[in-house]
Amino acid sequence: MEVGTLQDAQEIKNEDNDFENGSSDPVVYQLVRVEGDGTLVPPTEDEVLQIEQFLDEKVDLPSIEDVGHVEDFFTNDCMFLTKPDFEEGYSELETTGEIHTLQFDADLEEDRLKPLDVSLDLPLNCIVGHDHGQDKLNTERGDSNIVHQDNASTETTKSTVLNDSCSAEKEKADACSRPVNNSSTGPSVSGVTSSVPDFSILRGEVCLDNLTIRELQEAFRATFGRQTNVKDKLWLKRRITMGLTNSCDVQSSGCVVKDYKIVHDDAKHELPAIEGIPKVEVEATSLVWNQVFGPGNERDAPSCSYYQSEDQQRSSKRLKGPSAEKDETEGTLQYEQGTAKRLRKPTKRYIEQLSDIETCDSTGKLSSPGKMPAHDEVLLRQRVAPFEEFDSLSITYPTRRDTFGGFSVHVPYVSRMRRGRPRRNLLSFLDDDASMECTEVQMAVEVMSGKDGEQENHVNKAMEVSPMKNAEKKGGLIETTDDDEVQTVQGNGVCRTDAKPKTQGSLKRKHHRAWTLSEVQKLVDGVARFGVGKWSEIRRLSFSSYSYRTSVDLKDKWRNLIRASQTQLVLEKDGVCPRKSNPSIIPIPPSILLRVKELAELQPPAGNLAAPIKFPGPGSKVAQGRGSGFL
DNA sequence: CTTAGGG
DNA sequence: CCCTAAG
Repeated sequence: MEVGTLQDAQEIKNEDNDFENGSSDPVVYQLVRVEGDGTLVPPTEDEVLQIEQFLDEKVDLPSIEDVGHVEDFFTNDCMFLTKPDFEEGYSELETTGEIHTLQFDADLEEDRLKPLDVSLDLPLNCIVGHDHGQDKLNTERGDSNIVHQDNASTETTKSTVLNDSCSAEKEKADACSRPVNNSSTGPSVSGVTSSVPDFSILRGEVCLDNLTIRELQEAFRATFGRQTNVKDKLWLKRRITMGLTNSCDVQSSGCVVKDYKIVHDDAKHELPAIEGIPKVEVEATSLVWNQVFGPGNERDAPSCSYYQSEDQQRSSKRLKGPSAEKDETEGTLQYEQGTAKRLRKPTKRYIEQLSDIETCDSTGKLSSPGKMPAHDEVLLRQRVAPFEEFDSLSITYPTRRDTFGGFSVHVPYVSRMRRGRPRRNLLSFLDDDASMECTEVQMAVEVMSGKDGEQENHVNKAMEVSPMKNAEKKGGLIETTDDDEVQTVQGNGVCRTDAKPKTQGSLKRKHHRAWTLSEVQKLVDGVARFGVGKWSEIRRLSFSSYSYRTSVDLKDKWRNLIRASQTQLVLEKDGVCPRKSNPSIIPIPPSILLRVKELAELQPPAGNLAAPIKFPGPGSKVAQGRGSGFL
């Protein structure tokens, strides 16, 4: 081990460049422990040894070009690998390029030193961190791309475009305001970046630094849907970041240690092998660190985002820094997180994830379930506590080039989503996402309803219809009409209330509307007039006022009516009074059932059986002639 | 998009 | 109601 000096750092940097160029590249990093106050403390010998071991073990790991610098003010006792130049007294490990676990660029100095730039920091845990669904994926991809470019020696700025994906989120927007790197960039930048919206998020975190406590609290509220009295900026920033990145899990509940351990175990086994990408290594590294130093420090899923940011920076050429890990503040954060998670709206991620997944699937790329599981597991473990976060996890993986897909995690949600109304739903969700936050939920709901079109119709219809129904009811039948109408209204209200459920739910089912007697009557009349199977016509002509009844609904209802008529008839034959048996249930008047039966017999069969009908020529009218009496 | 049919 | 397959 060597102690890095600024000069060393320079050298290292050069080396890094070489590395990028493809030449050999030793990786140099320093191990540092970050104290709660953000100060860096030299690692103990033991720690160093452990790291060394780790490195040795990891020789086969894919090289990671840059790992974030470790600079987290946030972290409490975190060990980081930092560039040598950064600190004079820190021990630094030098590994051969093969290992490349971490590369650091001297350039980072500027960035790294800035505590504020959280985004820059690359948590060792990056892998875990992939919380952002598409964003993350994009980011990662973007990063990777960037990296490649960099390697190619292009320095195109990869500045971050905060705006792209971020627009939806405040934080993101905020992030935009603050450029991560001095040199590199402003918030918006190179075209390259544009392609990768995800970064913006990361940046956003950075931006958070500029926010006042109050603003941070507001952002927090927006992010988690609840208010916070916390005045700790760091905490707030962290939280918000987590919320945005979905990385929260990491912090989650108190048992960070466990998580870490678990995580790192998984990571070790699976991650490294899976991806050759730097990220993987990073994770591995992180894992190692965790093992060595203890879980407490690491935790972040968000790191991924950071990582990305780093990449960007790097790409911009400024960074190269070292990985940094962030720690979350301890208990409080964890505490909050738990809450945050709950509040957090899953939708975005889900959506993103879903979209990502779909993309992947379509691509056919992924699908390596075998691999996937591993990742997922890892993620899960890390995140452990908050299950709700799954999406984030899944997202992360799916996002990955390699096709990580966190199938296991995603699957459930995805399957659900998918099943329902694929595109529409997704879109709607997306919209929701855009809105973000609490409000988002409502928005989402509204959007959903709006999208459905039917729902809107329903509402309107309900309004319109209800009166009619009432009149009908008076007619004598007990119709659920009123109730239905009411339900409809309520349903809408409910939906809004439960943004999430609705959103998801909306996808699944449209509000259930019991068929009123009047509706049944109309249906029967329609069938009599237009014939069985002319559902679209019946719907148009007879159900113009019931927008919520689709042709399919009519068809289904007809089917049920037929069945009912048959059964009912049977029962009657038996001498059982249907009504008595099921008074509460629909009181379908026998008259109607009878009619249904007749129609059913006549029309449909007409075709089939029908030789009889055929003769008559006029099929529709024949109905009356049903008597043709095939029976 | 509309139908049919299975779930 | 939902979902999907067919035309």
